[in-house]
Amino acid sequence: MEDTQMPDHNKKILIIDGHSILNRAFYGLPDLTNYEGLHTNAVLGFLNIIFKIIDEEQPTNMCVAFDVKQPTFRHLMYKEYKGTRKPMPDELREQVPLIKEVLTAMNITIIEKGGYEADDIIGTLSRIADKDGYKVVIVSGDRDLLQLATDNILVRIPKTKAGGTTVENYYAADVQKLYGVTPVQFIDMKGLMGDTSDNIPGVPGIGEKTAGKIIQEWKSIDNALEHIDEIKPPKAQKNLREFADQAKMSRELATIKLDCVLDFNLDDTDLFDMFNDKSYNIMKRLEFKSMLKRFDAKPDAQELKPEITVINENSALDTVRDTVIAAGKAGMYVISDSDILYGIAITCDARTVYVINSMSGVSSDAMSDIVRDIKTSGTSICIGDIKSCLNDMDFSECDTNVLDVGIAAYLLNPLENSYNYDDISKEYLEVMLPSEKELTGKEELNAFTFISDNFLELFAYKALVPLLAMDTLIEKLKGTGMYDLYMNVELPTVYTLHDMEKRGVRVDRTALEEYSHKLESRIKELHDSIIEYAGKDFNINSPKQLGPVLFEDMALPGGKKTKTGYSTSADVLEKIKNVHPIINDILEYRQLSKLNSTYAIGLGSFISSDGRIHGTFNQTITATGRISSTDPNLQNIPMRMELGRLIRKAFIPQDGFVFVDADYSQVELRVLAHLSDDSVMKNAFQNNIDIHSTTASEVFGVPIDEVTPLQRRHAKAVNFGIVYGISAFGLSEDLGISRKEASDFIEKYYDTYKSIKTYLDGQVKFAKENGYVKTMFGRIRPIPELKSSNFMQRSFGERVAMNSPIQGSAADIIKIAMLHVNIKLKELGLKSRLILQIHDELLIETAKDEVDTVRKILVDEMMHAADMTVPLEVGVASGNNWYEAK
DNA sequence: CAAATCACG
DNA sequence: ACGTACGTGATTTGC
Repeated sequence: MEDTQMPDHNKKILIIDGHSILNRAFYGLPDLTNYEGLHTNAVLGFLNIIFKIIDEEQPTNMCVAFDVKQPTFRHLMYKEYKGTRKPMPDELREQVPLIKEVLTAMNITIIEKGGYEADDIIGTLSRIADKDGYKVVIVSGDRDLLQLATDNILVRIPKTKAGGTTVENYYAADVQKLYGVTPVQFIDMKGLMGDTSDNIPGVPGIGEKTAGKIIQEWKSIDNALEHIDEIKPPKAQKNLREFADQAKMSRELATIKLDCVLDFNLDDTDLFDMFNDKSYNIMKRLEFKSMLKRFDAKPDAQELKPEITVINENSALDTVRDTVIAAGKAGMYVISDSDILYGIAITCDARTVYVINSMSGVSSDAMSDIVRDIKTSGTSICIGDIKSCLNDMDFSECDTNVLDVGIAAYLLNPLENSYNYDDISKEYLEVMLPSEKELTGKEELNAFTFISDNFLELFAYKALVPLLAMDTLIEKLKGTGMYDLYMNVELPTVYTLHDMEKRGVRVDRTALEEYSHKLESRIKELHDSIIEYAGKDFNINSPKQLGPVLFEDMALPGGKKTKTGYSTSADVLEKIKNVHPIINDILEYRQLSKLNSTYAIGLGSFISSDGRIHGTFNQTITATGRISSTDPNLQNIPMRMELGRLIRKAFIPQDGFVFVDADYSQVELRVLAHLSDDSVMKNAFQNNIDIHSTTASEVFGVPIDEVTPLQRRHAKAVNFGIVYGISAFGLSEDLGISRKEASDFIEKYYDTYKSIKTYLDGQVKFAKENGYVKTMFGRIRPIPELKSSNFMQRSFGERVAMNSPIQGSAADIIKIAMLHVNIKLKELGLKSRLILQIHDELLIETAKDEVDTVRKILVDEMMHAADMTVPLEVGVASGNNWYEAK
């Protein structure tokens, strides 16, 4: 091999026109926002474009030029320069610093200099690089830059077309081919034709066509002026003569400078280490999932990757147990899928992870024994997700040394999407680890794959990360005042939820099927009727097809609403249901389709071989501390409409049992009364007076026994509104009244409940100062939206600040009640078990001889779950199915 | 994979 | 002047 250094001929620089590409990206992509409400579409589009070009060009160097908000020589020459340009929309403006942040993190040079436009910087730089032997590629959305093309300098113009991005490429010859002029003559052409977007005047009456012809023939404006008498057509000749100075000035305005004084070195634009922690974190924050794929090389993973010792014999277990107990703290992961237990990964220091293989010489008894020994030794066992391993491990709410990392991280920031080992590692260990998907891809866990390197590495992280992160998490929980909440509420709740999942709820498959058949025959009738009214066949389930049918073909009123088309949502249709009978049919059709697909058919598919549905309760999903329910969602079984409510007849207790159902009455308003210490509202609850009637009486100034049903309905809506963080608009929409009336209601409401107003204002103020709000039990909800520059986002943040302490405290209360009830049932050795929690309601499958005891436990524990200045009222009912028990 | 719709609290 | 109620999850369309 020759010992000569590579000459610079092999260097290639990519010069990006920052604002122009950002602008293209902004208008090319639909609006996107991340969880903070930050608009991100332009940044994402920008990155997509430049990565596409980087992939194609493989440049060695790169930089991005931006304009600076400062007049340039062009403004001095011609004060109307760029005068007609519209200001950037706010959604785009806020993305300018964002893209700069991303580029900086990726070590990509940003060039901006007062007095120069990006074009001039690009022009100058392209010439310097060219002279230094670089290949040069300029990327811009702006055709003005075509004047910079030469045989060595390529100008690329990306276009966003129907999904994909295509790029037009121009060397000097391509410019010539397209416009019939050289890149330099292109400037003269622009001098003649002007440019509306930059407000360059040019010569009146001369457009692209004429300008092209003149320059093709005469090569330049100066030369054309010398032969002014020969210019054709006559109109152009006359105008050019008259506006000769303006043409010359326009040419100068349009000329990109090639001799700016730039105080930087080409070597500064070397591309290196674009994919690092910092850029990864920003991309993650912006929620650019597709970008994260580019961060495959994770240098840090090596640092944390421990030795993995696979244990295949019982005899080796003693050492493992002794080592772990001596350390006093362990990280553990149970390796299993729904049916099979493969083993466990366990570690007590960052150097070694033991993977105990229960598919080999290790007996499952021996494995259970060492876990039990470790547990009873008092060793802290740190686990990523305790609930997921409870089918194989007999931990209980009494084992206070078994700790859950996911739940700790959720309490510290409930807004994250997931609390997997890689999330925890990034956030609390500041180490980037490959995700589960990256490690094992599509490979499934089975007896063979489970001891493959990739799976072993995965298990190692799943055991190790909890061990390493737990101390930090506990410290932070203490620091934020949430340690008690964690230990006394969240951790025991894990076991309660697992108990409910394991028990499941019995559902009568035949009843669901019969119900479905009834629905289907009515759905068919409605379908035919709707098609007949419409006069043509179409898919009623498609709002995109339904909209035009209703508002164009049938010309019904109330059309147009969104950018994508007509809204056909129930509240829109509700308003025009008297105009045409098709509307009622559609509403009924929708209702029945929903009941059938989501409930009758949907639920049926979840019934297990034991005749019961074992859904999943999630403890780390909601922003407020509520539980959520999935696969299926058992917290949204129909209730409000009689027809839907009938589904509840299919939810039945096992033989010899009945259902006992208990729910709180207006917990959220009671919580509000307590938190705000409002004497008027507290008084109503203390004296057990109907709260909505009280509100109506106060707000409308009538005696409580003269409140009309309408007044009560309005008052009820206002009470709800208050809990949601009221707005006059929202209330007026809900009640179908004017905004003025709605805001009058609100004003009178605050007049009545003065302390509530004070309290809510106080929450918003607290949130603005601290960035979060707290529940009665110290649970935190961060509100990043309050820092947004966007009015709408900020208003949302304010509503959240008002709502979260209320919804969250209510969630805390029922969680406490729920776990007390569950523990009591077990303590008393009852056969009855908790099976569902629906936010303010608990359902217990109750042995017939335990009904009285269970009713008492429910009422007792629910009423006394929290110490408040207003009583908590609980309603109880029982029955042979869920329909009867409500 | 996102948007629209609608079920619940 | 802005454009909205708070918190969830499942299904269906259609790009």
